[in-house]
Amino acid sequence: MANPTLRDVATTAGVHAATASRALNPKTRGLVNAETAKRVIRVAESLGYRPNPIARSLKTAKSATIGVVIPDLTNPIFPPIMRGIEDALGSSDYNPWIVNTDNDFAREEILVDSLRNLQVEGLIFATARRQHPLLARLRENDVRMVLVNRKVDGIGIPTVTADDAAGVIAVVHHLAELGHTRIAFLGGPLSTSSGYVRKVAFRQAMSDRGLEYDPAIVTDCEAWAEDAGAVGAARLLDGAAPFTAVIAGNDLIALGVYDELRARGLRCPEDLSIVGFNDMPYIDKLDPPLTTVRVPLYEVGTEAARAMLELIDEPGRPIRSVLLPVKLVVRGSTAPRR
Amino acid sequence: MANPTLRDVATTAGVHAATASRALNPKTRGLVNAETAKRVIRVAESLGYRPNPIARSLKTAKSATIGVVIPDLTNPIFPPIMRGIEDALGSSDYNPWIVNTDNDFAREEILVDSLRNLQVEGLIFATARRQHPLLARLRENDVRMVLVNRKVDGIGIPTVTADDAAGVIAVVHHLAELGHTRIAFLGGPLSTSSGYVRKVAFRQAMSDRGLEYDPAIVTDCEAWAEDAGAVGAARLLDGAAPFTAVIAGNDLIALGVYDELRARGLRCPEDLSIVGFNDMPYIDKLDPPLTTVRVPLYEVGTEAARAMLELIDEPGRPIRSVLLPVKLVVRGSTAPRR
DNA sequence: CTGAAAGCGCTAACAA
DNA sequence: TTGTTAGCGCTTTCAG
Repeated sequence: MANPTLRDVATTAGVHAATASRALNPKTRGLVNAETAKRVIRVAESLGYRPNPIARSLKTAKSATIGVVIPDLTNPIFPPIMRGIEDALGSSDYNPWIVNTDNDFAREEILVDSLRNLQVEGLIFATARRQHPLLARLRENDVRMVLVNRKVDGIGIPTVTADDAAGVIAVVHHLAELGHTRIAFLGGPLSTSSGYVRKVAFRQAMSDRGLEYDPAIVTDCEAWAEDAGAVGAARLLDGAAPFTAVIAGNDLIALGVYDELRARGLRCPEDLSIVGFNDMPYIDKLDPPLTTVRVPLYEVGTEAARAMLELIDEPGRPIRSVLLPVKLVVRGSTAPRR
Repeated sequence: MANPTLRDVATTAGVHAATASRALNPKTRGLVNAETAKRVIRVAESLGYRPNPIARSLKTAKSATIGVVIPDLTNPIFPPIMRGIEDALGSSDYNPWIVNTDNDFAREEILVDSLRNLQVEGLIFATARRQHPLLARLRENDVRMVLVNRKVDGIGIPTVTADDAAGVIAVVHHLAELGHTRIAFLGGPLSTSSGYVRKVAFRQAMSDRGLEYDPAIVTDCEAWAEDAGAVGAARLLDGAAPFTAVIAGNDLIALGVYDELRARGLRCPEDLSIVGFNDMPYIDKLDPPLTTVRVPLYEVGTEAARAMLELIDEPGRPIRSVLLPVKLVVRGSTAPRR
């Protein structure tokens, strides 16, 4: 038989389709005579029966899938996060469903729509902005959501983030210990909470250390990307204000700083110390290896998936967010001030 | 209305559900009075109607999705390929559906099964091995497939690959020009066609250049991965046979060679020239920047998607495979023999 | 414990 | 050009 249906199983087992359905579903198997159930299961196996999830979804309005919305899969931080999500979901009945928005809001709306049409049980977003009408709307419609890396302002959505502030504080401390006092900050977009939080933490950390926060050497990038980082670095270097170290909003931005530095014939760390954020894959192999803040990316994924499963299993539980610890990883891109 | 159905649209537009269906589907709209069609469409919009793809799939046994089976998303070559697939599919009605096998055959079977249950219209595989029972079986069942990067022996499946042999020949030429004669080869798994083809090409290229092919400095890695590369490099370096350059099966393996070299206090390119394959993202930022063969990864993706669309649109067309050109990119990891 | 019957939302014959 | 009817494969009342 090409593709045996439940009906096929039922008839060859000599029972009604409904009984076969009950026998095959572990949750309803108790309603069925143990012998019959065993027989049905055996028949199903011998026929190579595979339940049609589409028919099931149509009936139950569920899908056993979790949508994962990612801004850009080519950003190396996402594969480890995805891996974490997959692994944590592995033991459950759910499968992740990845979509790529390309940082395009319209595309995000379309993709989320189609995901919802496919009856996903929940959505994990890595695309959150501090103001995010789509997420606000979904929240109102009681769509199950978990955010990773970034929060939305003023809406209670469970979020898994790294301790951005602690990371920045550790970085400032490290640079200060090396004797740097003129520390530039080249942050990510302030439209994202991680960009915002890291910048606020920077200012606070500087003042806590008794270092001057000079707005002339603090700027933001348009995007969490290498080219945006290079543009920002150029702006900083073209300015009149001197600095001996720069904290980049993330590793990709730091990469852009490397590029710009090289283009100008400057050297890191001799001319400028550089620090990144995330410790993305292979960033330790750079020339020079990048000093950065390690974010437990895989764990961000596992925690997000776990939070989603909790949301599904225990709807009543209050909304909680998880904050994961980070760790400064000192490598070759930072050196004592000369 | 929470989630209006086709029936809702039909009744408020004063027509039968079937008519509404015809009016809403561009392919059948011609069968409907232009005025009625317009009215139905307007009603659908005002109600915020979104067709339920699950119901549609159940009826049509189609899904408007293409499955993409990837061995390991954390390998940086796949995101660009995915991006290519997405972009090329973008203009069509199809959406890609990514799954990660983790290089696990059992997992691959399960995932492919579920993809097929979801009525995907075709499958793009990046996981092919030269002997691949699953793919052979799918081929027999006339499942639409396109392979990327790797072929299966003896089965006619459309495949998009880079010109592996040409790449290896260019590398050997480059190293020979630099004066290297003792060239080691640290290939990928021979169970994959790319591993096999690159190795065969190496042997041929060496003899074509009049260089000695010494099996003592030719070995294979267990996997296309950094740690496997380090293990292989150790094997080579522990051997008695001398060599001044090594060709790695891909960039990840080359990364492993870097690691092992560093662990032994050796330097690249002073002590050993290293060449990779693929030109994966950020590999140009290494210390030293890796000389490698650029594979047009994005184009691999677009071509694969295009091939899939052709398979769907023109079932009669003979099976064709596409071979994409590669280009040697010389960077700092190769130097004249000293 | 099991069967009958209905229906999830949509599309495709077939009829009118 | 439109409506009627049936059914994709499954689950879930409701009877029995």
